[in-house]
Parts: sequence; structure tokens; C-alpha cells
Amino acid sequence: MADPLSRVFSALADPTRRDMVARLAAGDATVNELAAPYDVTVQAVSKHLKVLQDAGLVSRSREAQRRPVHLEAKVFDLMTKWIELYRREAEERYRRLDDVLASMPDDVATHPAPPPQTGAPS
Amino acid sequence: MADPLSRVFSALADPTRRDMVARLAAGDATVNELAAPYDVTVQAVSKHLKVLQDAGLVSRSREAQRRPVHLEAKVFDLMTKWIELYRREAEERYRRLDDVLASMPDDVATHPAPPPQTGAPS
DNA sequence: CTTCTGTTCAACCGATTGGTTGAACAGAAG
DNA sequence: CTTCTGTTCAACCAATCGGTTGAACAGAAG
Repeated sequence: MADPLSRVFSALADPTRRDMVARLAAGDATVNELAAPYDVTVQAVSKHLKVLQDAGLVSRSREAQRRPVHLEAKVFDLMTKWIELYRREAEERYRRLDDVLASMPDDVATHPAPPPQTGAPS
Repeated sequence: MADPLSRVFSALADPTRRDMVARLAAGDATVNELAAPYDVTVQAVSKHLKVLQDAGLVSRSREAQRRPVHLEAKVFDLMTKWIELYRREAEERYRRLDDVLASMPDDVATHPAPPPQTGAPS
């Protein structure tokens, strides 16, 4: 799963990781601080952090033996750009469909494309 | 993985599924039409579609023996709301940090919190 | 009826995931 | 030096994932 977009979406597909991101939005934190609220081992949290880091969502500095975690919010742009592109496309298509329906006589618009009869009506 | 947000993120974490969403943004399509460009079986595509449907990203109607797939773009809002919430929070924190640094004398700002000396300098 | 097309279901497979335990490493402190 | 704290690495495990093949089902058509 090499591509960056997949990594970001995948990283945020886990509720624990999303919660960590939410908490990091309020300020940097160490692995142990991050691990405290959850009832999993600190190693598991370290793994989650690695996933977030590989996705570029988080960076680590080194200060003494602690490794403070910092949220990198710019990566969000990757997602929002992708989402907005197709949301816009879908909504425009919807809008155009509305226009088409609005320009139709009511009986055509409410019974779209009835199956063509095989023969002419008697 | 019960929660809706996880399902949506997870569904979009796969490049093939993202491509399907992209194509569906341009218009509805059947399973076979969707499967055509990929070199996987139609069953695999059907599975992908089920994931997208469980995430609420896609709906299916029934017309004869075909099951046209329709993109439900409203679900995108779930993600964008979550993302924007924490992006804003992180950016505001960053802005406030800038303010603090700007209000500091340069030598303090460029050497933040030097380790406190244990004794007074001789 | 039988056949053909579109779709899904079921079982299986290898790779990945999220978790565990136990050991190791780095730096502060006794 | 030894010890303590914070973090990561390694091996393992059960569950899930993305894919396959083969069978089934639904509806159109011969």
C-alpha cells in the first residue's frame, strides 16, 4: 500500500488513532502520555504512532530520552482535496439532473424511459 | 469496526475503491461496467462495492437483473467535518504559538527553555 | 422448458493488522 | 558502575482483507 492517500485514509480508519490525532491537535505529547487513557499496552500505542508517522500525519522530535509527538496538519489537505474534487463532481451532476427534470413535461419526468413496446399500440 | 467514520475512512483507504468512487462521481454504473478496467474478477469488484455500500458511500437500485450503483456524496460530510475540526484546532494552536514567539525577545525565542542550571552561574 | 447474462454467496488462501509478551536500547539519576 | 524511565524491536497470535475459484440465484430471451 505505497500511495500516500491510501496511507492517510488507512491511518485514520482506526478510532484509537483518530482519538490520538484529536488529542495531538490540542498539543504535542509523549508516547506514555498518549497511551495513558487507553487500556492497551504502550507498545501497541507506539505501533499506532508508527502508522500515523508513516502516513505523514505526525512527526517526532528527540528531547533527552523522550520523543514528543507533533501533529502535521498539512497532510489533511491531501484528503480534503480528493474528497472535494469528487463531491463537487457528484453535486454538479446532481444539479444538472435537476435542470433536466425541471425542463421536462411532468408526465415524462415522473415516468422516465418506459420500456419500449415491441410493436405499435393497436 | 462499528462506527461510521471508521467505515468511511477504511473504505477509501483502497486505491481501487477510490477509483470506483471517482468514476461513480461521473455517473451511475453497473458492477460489470465498474469491473471492466481492472484486472481482477467481477466477484472482487462486487466485494469492494459491498464495502463502499456498508460505508454508506454508495447505494444500489434494482432494474431488471442489473443493480446500478449510485454514489452517495453526502457521506463525505462526515469526514470533512472531522478533518476540519482538528485541522482548525491545530492551525489555531500554531497561530497562537507564532504570536507568543513574536512577542518574545529574539534570544529567548530562538533558544526556548534552556535546561535550568542547578546552581547560580559563577 | 433451457440457455445466457449479471450478480452474489461460500469456501479457501496468503498477506496484513492490532494486539500481546519479553527483550533491548538510550539517557537521566542513584 | 547500577538502576530507573521512556521507547522501540522481535516474535507470536487471532482476526480481517483482498483476492481467487466454483456454485447459486434472478431475470431476459431462445
